[in-house]
Amino acid sequence: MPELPEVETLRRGLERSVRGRRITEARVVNEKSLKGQAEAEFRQRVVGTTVTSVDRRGKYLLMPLAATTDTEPNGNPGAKDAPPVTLCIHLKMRGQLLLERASEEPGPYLCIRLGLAGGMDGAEAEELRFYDMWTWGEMRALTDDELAKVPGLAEMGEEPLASGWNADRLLAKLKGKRGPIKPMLLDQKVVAGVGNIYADESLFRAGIDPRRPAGSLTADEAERLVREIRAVLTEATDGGGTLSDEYVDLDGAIGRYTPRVYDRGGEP
DNA sequence: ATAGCGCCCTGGTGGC
DNA sequence: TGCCACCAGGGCGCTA
Repeated sequence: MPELPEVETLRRGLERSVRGRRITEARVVNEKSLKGQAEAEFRQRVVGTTVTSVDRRGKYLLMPLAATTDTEPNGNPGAKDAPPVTLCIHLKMRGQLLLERASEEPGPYLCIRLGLAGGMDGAEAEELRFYDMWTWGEMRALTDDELAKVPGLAEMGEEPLASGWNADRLLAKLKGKRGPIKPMLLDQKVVAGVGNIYADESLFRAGIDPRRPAGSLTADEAERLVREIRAVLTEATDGGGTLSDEYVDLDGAIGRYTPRVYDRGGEP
Protein backbone atom coordinates (compact mmCIF):
# COMPACT_ATOMS: atom_id res chain seq x y z
CA MET A 1 0.00 0.00 0.00
CA PRO A 2 2.69 2.59 0.72
CA GLU A 3 3.42 4.34 -2.56
CA LEU A 4 5.63 7.32 -3.34
CA PRO A 5 3.76 9.89 -1.18
CA GLU A 6 3.66 7.59 1.84
CA VAL A 7 7.32 6.58 1.48
CA GLU A 8 8.28 10.21 0.95
CA THR A 9 6.37 11.18 4.10
CA LEU A 10 8.32 8.53 6.01
CA ARG A 11 11.55 9.76 4.46
CA ARG A 12 10.92 13.27 5.69
CA GLY A 13 10.16 11.97 9.17
CA LEU A 14 13.34 9.90 9.20
CA GLU A 15 15.32 12.85 7.89
CA ARG A 16 14.08 14.93 10.79
CA SER A 17 14.23 12.33 13.57
CA VAL A 18 16.80 9.68 12.66
CA ARG A 19 19.43 11.25 10.41
CA GLY A 20 22.70 11.78 12.22
CA ARG A 21 21.84 9.36 14.98
CA ARG A 22 23.81 6.30 15.94
CA ILE A 23 22.33 2.82 15.80
CA THR A 24 23.21 1.22 19.11
CA GLU A 25 21.65 -2.18 18.58
CA ALA A 26 19.78 -4.27 16.05
CA ARG A 27 17.40 -7.03 16.98
CA VAL A 28 15.85 -9.28 14.37
CA VAL A 29 12.53 -10.59 15.60
CA ASN A 30 11.43 -12.08 12.29
CA GLU A 31 14.27 -12.99 9.95
CA LYS A 32 11.94 -13.15 6.96
CA SER A 33 12.29 -9.39 6.58
CA LEU A 34 15.99 -9.85 5.83
CA LYS A 35 15.06 -11.70 2.64
CA GLY A 36 17.95 -14.10 2.87
CA GLN A 37 20.61 -11.88 4.40
CA ALA A 38 22.27 -13.57 7.36
CA GLU A 39 21.11 -12.10 10.64
CA ALA A 40 24.66 -11.89 11.97
CA GLU A 41 25.80 -10.01 8.88
CA PHE A 42 22.88 -7.58 9.12
CA ARG A 43 23.57 -6.83 12.77
CA GLN A 44 27.31 -6.52 12.26
CA ARG A 45 26.85 -4.10 9.37
CA VAL A 46 24.31 -1.93 11.19
CA VAL A 47 25.26 -1.76 14.86
CA GLY A 48 27.55 1.11 15.75
CA THR A 49 26.95 3.04 12.53
CA THR A 50 25.43 6.47 12.06
CA VAL A 51 22.67 7.30 9.59
CA THR A 52 24.24 9.89 7.30
CA SER A 53 21.23 10.62 5.08
CA VAL A 54 17.76 9.40 4.24
CA ASP A 55 17.00 8.95 0.56
CA ARG A 56 14.09 7.60 -1.44
CA ARG A 57 14.13 5.85 -4.81
CA GLY A 58 10.65 4.95 -6.00
CA LYS A 59 9.14 3.09 -3.05
CA TYR A 60 12.55 2.21 -1.59
CA LEU A 61 13.97 3.95 1.45
CA LEU A 62 17.76 4.13 1.42
CA MET A 63 19.79 5.12 4.44
CA PRO A 64 23.56 5.22 3.93
CA LEU A 65 25.35 4.28 7.13
CA ALA A 66 28.74 5.53 8.23
CA ALA A 67 31.03 3.70 10.61
CA THR A 68 31.26 5.53 13.92
CA THR A 69 34.25 5.57 16.21
CA ASP A 70 33.42 4.79 19.81
CA THR A 71 34.90 8.03 21.01
CA GLU A 72 32.93 10.10 18.55
CA PRO A 73 29.21 9.45 18.99
CA ASN A 74 28.34 11.71 16.10
CA GLY A 75 31.49 10.69 14.34
CA ASN A 76 32.85 10.97 10.90
CA PRO A 77 33.09 8.23 8.30
CA GLY A 78 35.98 6.03 9.36
CA ALA A 79 36.80 2.35 9.12
CA LYS A 80 38.74 2.17 5.89
CA ASP A 81 38.53 -1.61 5.84
CA ALA A 82 34.75 -2.04 5.70
CA PRO A 83 32.88 -1.10 2.49
CA PRO A 84 30.10 1.47 2.81
CA VAL A 85 26.73 0.01 3.73
CA THR A 86 23.22 1.27 3.03
CA LEU A 87 20.10 0.29 4.93
CA CYS A 88 17.68 -0.71 2.16
CA ILE A 89 13.99 -0.83 3.02
CA HIS A 90 10.89 -1.69 1.01
CA LEU A 91 7.56 -1.80 2.85
CA LYS A 92 5.67 -3.69 0.13
CA MET A 93 2.02 -4.09 1.12
CA ARG A 94 1.86 -4.00 4.91
CA GLY A 95 5.25 -2.87 6.17
CA GLN A 96 5.33 -0.07 8.72
CA LEU A 97 8.16 1.97 10.11
CA LEU A 98 7.59 3.53 13.52
CA LEU A 99 9.80 5.56 15.80
CA GLU A 100 8.90 4.56 19.34
CA ARG A 101 10.30 4.99 22.82
CA ALA A 102 12.57 2.07 23.68
CA SER A 103 10.62 1.61 26.89
CA GLU A 104 7.33 1.26 25.01
CA GLU A 105 6.04 -2.28 24.57
CA PRO A 106 6.11 -3.17 20.84
CA GLY A 107 2.86 -3.94 19.05
CA PRO A 108 2.11 -7.09 17.08
CA TYR A 109 3.95 -8.06 13.87
CA LEU A 110 7.26 -6.58 14.96
CA CYS A 111 10.04 -7.80 12.68
CA ILE A 112 13.14 -5.67 13.30
CA ARG A 113 14.07 -3.15 15.96
CA LEU A 114 16.96 -0.72 15.68
CA GLY A 115 18.03 1.03 18.86
CA LEU A 116 18.89 4.69 18.49
CA ALA A 117 21.12 6.52 20.92
CA GLY A 118 19.43 9.19 23.00
CA GLY A 119 20.49 12.76 22.53
CA MET A 120 23.39 14.28 24.42
CA ASP A 121 20.85 16.12 26.54
CA GLY A 122 19.89 12.78 28.01
CA ALA A 123 16.77 12.38 25.90
CA GLU A 124 15.12 9.00 26.16
CA ALA A 125 16.46 6.27 23.91
CA GLU A 126 14.23 5.39 20.97
CA GLU A 127 13.85 2.53 18.56
CA LEU A 128 13.13 2.52 14.86
CA ARG A 129 10.78 -0.43 14.58
CA PHE A 130 9.87 -2.30 11.42
CA TYR A 131 6.47 -3.97 11.63
CA ASP A 132 5.13 -6.16 8.87
CA MET A 133 1.99 -8.26 9.10
CA TRP A 134 2.61 -10.12 5.88
CA THR A 135 6.42 -10.12 5.96
CA TRP A 136 6.54 -9.22 2.31
CA GLY A 137 8.54 -6.12 3.12
CA GLU A 138 12.30 -6.12 3.26
CA MET A 139 15.03 -4.54 5.31
CA ARG A 140 18.63 -5.33 4.52
CA ALA A 141 22.03 -3.77 5.03
CA LEU A 142 23.75 -3.84 1.65
CA THR A 143 27.06 -2.78 0.14
CA ASP A 144 27.04 -0.67 -3.01
CA ASP A 145 27.72 -3.75 -5.11
CA GLU A 146 24.83 -5.62 -3.57
CA LEU A 147 22.57 -2.60 -3.88
CA ALA A 148 23.29 -2.41 -7.60
CA LYS A 149 22.03 -5.97 -7.96
CA VAL A 150 18.73 -5.54 -6.14
CA PRO A 151 16.10 -6.41 -8.75
CA GLY A 152 13.77 -3.50 -9.25
CA LEU A 153 16.11 -0.98 -7.73
CA ALA A 154 18.68 -1.33 -10.48
CA GLU A 155 16.11 -0.99 -13.24
CA MET A 156 13.95 1.60 -11.48
CA GLY A 157 12.36 4.11 -13.86
CA GLU A 158 12.60 7.86 -13.55
CA GLU A 159 11.40 9.79 -10.54
CA PRO A 160 8.09 11.41 -11.54
CA LEU A 161 8.76 14.51 -9.43
CA ALA A 162 12.25 15.06 -10.86
CA SER A 163 12.46 17.98 -13.25
CA GLY A 164 13.87 15.83 -16.05
CA TRP A 165 10.80 13.63 -16.37
CA ASN A 166 8.31 14.67 -19.03
CA ALA A 167 5.73 13.48 -21.55
CA ASP A 168 8.37 12.58 -24.12
CA ARG A 169 10.14 10.30 -21.65
CA LEU A 170 6.87 8.65 -20.75
CA LEU A 171 5.83 8.21 -24.39
CA ALA A 172 9.18 6.60 -25.17
CA LYS A 173 8.45 3.94 -22.55
CA LEU A 174 4.92 3.37 -23.82
CA LYS A 175 5.83 3.18 -27.49
CA GLY A 176 4.64 -0.03 -29.12
CA LYS A 177 2.97 -1.32 -25.96
CA ARG A 178 -0.45 -2.77 -26.67
CA GLY A 179 -1.40 -3.59 -23.10
CA PRO A 180 -3.60 -1.20 -21.10
CA ILE A 181 -2.09 2.00 -19.72
CA LYS A 182 -2.93 1.42 -16.07
CA PRO A 183 -0.83 -1.70 -15.44
CA MET A 184 1.92 0.08 -17.37
CA LEU A 185 1.93 2.83 -14.73
CA LEU A 186 2.28 0.20 -12.02
CA ASP A 187 5.47 -1.04 -13.70
CA GLN A 188 8.28 0.57 -11.68
CA LYS A 189 10.53 0.50 -14.76
CA VAL A 190 8.15 2.89 -16.53
CA VAL A 191 7.87 5.42 -13.73
CA ALA A 192 9.07 5.11 -10.13
CA GLY A 193 6.78 5.01 -7.12
CA VAL A 194 3.30 4.92 -8.66
CA GLY A 195 0.96 2.21 -7.37
CA ASN A 196 -2.73 1.40 -7.56
CA ILE A 197 -4.02 4.52 -5.82
CA TYR A 198 -2.12 7.12 -7.78
CA ALA A 199 -2.41 5.31 -11.11
CA ASP A 200 -6.20 5.41 -10.73
CA GLU A 201 -6.25 9.01 -9.53
CA SER A 202 -3.94 10.39 -12.20
CA LEU A 203 -5.66 8.60 -15.08
CA PHE A 204 -9.05 9.79 -13.89
CA ARG A 205 -7.87 13.36 -13.50
CA ALA A 206 -6.22 13.25 -16.93
CA GLY A 207 -9.44 11.93 -18.44
CA ILE A 208 -7.80 8.78 -19.80
CA ASP A 209 -9.52 5.39 -19.77
CA PRO A 210 -7.23 3.03 -17.80
CA ARG A 211 -7.95 0.31 -20.37
CA ARG A 212 -6.56 2.32 -23.29
CA PRO A 213 -3.64 0.62 -25.05
CA ALA A 214 -0.56 2.31 -23.61
CA GLY A 215 1.03 2.90 -26.99
CA SER A 216 -2.06 4.70 -28.27
CA LEU A 217 -1.73 7.71 -25.99
CA THR A 218 -1.38 10.98 -27.87
CA ALA A 219 1.23 13.59 -27.04
CA ASP A 220 -1.50 15.70 -25.51
CA GLU A 221 -2.74 12.86 -23.33
CA ALA A 222 0.77 12.01 -22.19
CA GLU A 223 1.24 15.67 -21.31
CA ARG A 224 -1.91 15.65 -19.20
CA LEU A 225 -1.01 12.35 -17.58
CA VAL A 226 2.44 13.55 -16.56
CA ARG A 227 0.92 16.73 -15.16
CA GLU A 228 -1.70 14.86 -13.15
CA ILE A 229 0.73 12.22 -11.87
CA ARG A 230 2.89 15.05 -10.56
CA ALA A 231 -0.08 16.92 -9.11
CA VAL A 232 -1.64 13.96 -7.35
CA LEU A 233 1.69 12.76 -5.92
CA THR A 234 2.43 16.24 -4.66
CA GLU A 235 -1.01 16.73 -3.13
CA ALA A 236 -0.87 13.35 -1.42
CA THR A 237 2.62 14.00 -0.08
CA ASP A 238 1.50 17.40 1.22
CA GLY A 239 -1.32 15.57 2.99
CA GLY A 240 1.08 13.14 4.60
CA GLY A 241 -0.09 10.23 2.48
CA THR A 242 -3.43 8.65 1.69
CA LEU A 243 -6.01 8.22 4.43
CA SER A 244 -6.13 4.48 5.08
CA ASP A 245 -6.25 2.10 8.00
CA GLU A 246 -3.11 0.45 6.69
CA TYR A 247 -0.72 3.34 6.55
CA VAL A 248 0.72 5.51 9.30
CA ASP A 249 3.76 7.75 9.32
CA LEU A 250 6.85 7.47 11.53
CA ASP A 251 4.95 8.90 14.49
CA GLY A 252 1.88 6.74 13.92
CA ALA A 253 -0.19 9.54 12.35
CA ILE A 254 -2.64 8.67 9.58
CA GLY A 255 -2.59 10.32 6.15
CA ARG A 256 -4.99 13.10 5.18
CA TYR A 257 -5.19 12.68 1.41
CA THR A 258 -8.50 11.27 0.19
CA PRO A 259 -8.55 9.68 -3.28
CA ARG A 260 -11.43 10.56 -5.59
CA VAL A 261 -11.80 7.31 -7.51
CA TYR A 262 -9.47 4.69 -6.05
CA ASP A 263 -11.35 1.77 -4.49
CA ARG A 264 -14.69 3.24 -5.54
CA GLY A 265 -15.52 0.77 -8.27
CA GLY A 266 -19.20 0.68 -9.24
CA GLU A 267 -19.91 4.16 -7.93
CA PRO A 268 -20.63 7.06 -10.29
C1' DA B 1 5.13 -8.40 -26.44
C1' DT B 2 2.08 -9.93 -23.27
C1' DA B 3 -1.08 -12.72 -20.58
C1' DG B 4 -1.42 -15.68 -16.90
C1' DC B 5 0.21 -18.08 -13.45
C1' DG B 6 2.31 -19.05 -8.50
C1' DC B 7 4.58 -17.28 -4.59
C1' DC B 8 5.13 -14.60 -0.40
C1' DC B 9 1.01 -13.94 4.11
C1' DT B 10 -2.90 -12.82 6.93
C1' DG B 11 -7.20 -10.29 7.99
C1' DG B 12 -11.50 -9.43 6.27
C1' DT B 13 -15.40 -10.87 3.60
C1' DG B 14 -19.13 -13.61 1.69
C1' DG B 15 -21.64 -17.65 1.60
C1' DC B 16 -23.75 -21.09 3.99
C1' DT C 1 -24.31 -17.35 15.22
C1' DG C 2 -20.20 -19.76 13.78
C1' DC C 3 -17.50 -21.80 10.44
C1' DC C 4 -14.53 -21.91 6.48
C1' DA C 5 -13.13 -21.22 1.78
C1' DC C 6 -11.60 -17.59 -0.64
C1' DC C 7 -9.26 -13.48 -2.01
C1' DA C 8 -6.77 -9.02 -2.27
C1' DG C 9 -2.47 -6.79 -2.73
C1' DG C 10 3.09 -5.27 -5.10
C1' DG C 11 6.63 -7.24 -7.25
C1' DC C 12 9.26 -10.89 -9.16
C1' DG C 13 10.05 -14.97 -11.85
C1' DC C 14 8.47 -18.36 -14.69
C1' DT C 15 5.79 -20.49 -18.55
C1' DA C 16 2.72 -20.35 -22.42
